[in-house]
Amino acid sequence: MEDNNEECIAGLCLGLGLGLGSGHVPKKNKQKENQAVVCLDLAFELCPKGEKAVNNVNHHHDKVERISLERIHDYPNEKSTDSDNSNNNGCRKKLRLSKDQSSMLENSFKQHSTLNPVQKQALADQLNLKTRQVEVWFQNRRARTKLKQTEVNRELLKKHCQNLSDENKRLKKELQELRAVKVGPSPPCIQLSKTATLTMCSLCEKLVN
DNA sequence: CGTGTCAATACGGATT
DNA sequence: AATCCGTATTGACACG
Repeated sequence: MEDNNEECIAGLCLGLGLGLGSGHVPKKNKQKENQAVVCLDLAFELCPKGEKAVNNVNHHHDKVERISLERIHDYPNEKSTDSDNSNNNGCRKKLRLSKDQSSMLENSFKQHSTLNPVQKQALADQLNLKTRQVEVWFQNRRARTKLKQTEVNRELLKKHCQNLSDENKRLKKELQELRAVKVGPSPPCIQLSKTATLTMCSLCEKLVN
């Protein structure tokens, strides 16, 4: 949740600006492009550092290479020099980690799912990220791993439950048949043998044979 | 730290 | 082919 209206507006404008200015923008559509510029202008006005949030705008198969907005910079992944201030004027910026960064984080996560401060700092240095970013990445990764595992467990339990239910049904049926045998006409063992899963008691077996 | 959530980005498929 | 739309992914943040 955004903390104040300015952020909301800035966020909306950034989103709108990007939405209009990137993937879905018909290159010819100057009107939309202009809207994008206006939105981004507003966004940057409200949130000057928001520009960092819109790096890497080379995306999408819609083949829009880059918005012609000079204030959108290339993908920096830069470490800010401020004291790990994660909220840049309250603006939530979102970078995409490079493949190398992601895979190194993944590898590191495989080795240990939590990091001590030294490991965190080392990894951050190595990846040219802020320690906060590494920390958040690991938090998210743990949470999502857990979520996936929960989902897997849920499915397993569901299957197990279904198996038990089937087995229960089968046993009930078997019991019913056995009771029928007890009171039913003789010789019942022949009929019983048609029910595939029933096992005959040794006495009955002798009788049949 | 875990959890819930937001929001930017990516992507596949449908539509024009 | 370009565009739109729905959805998935994921980085970031707030809160307890």
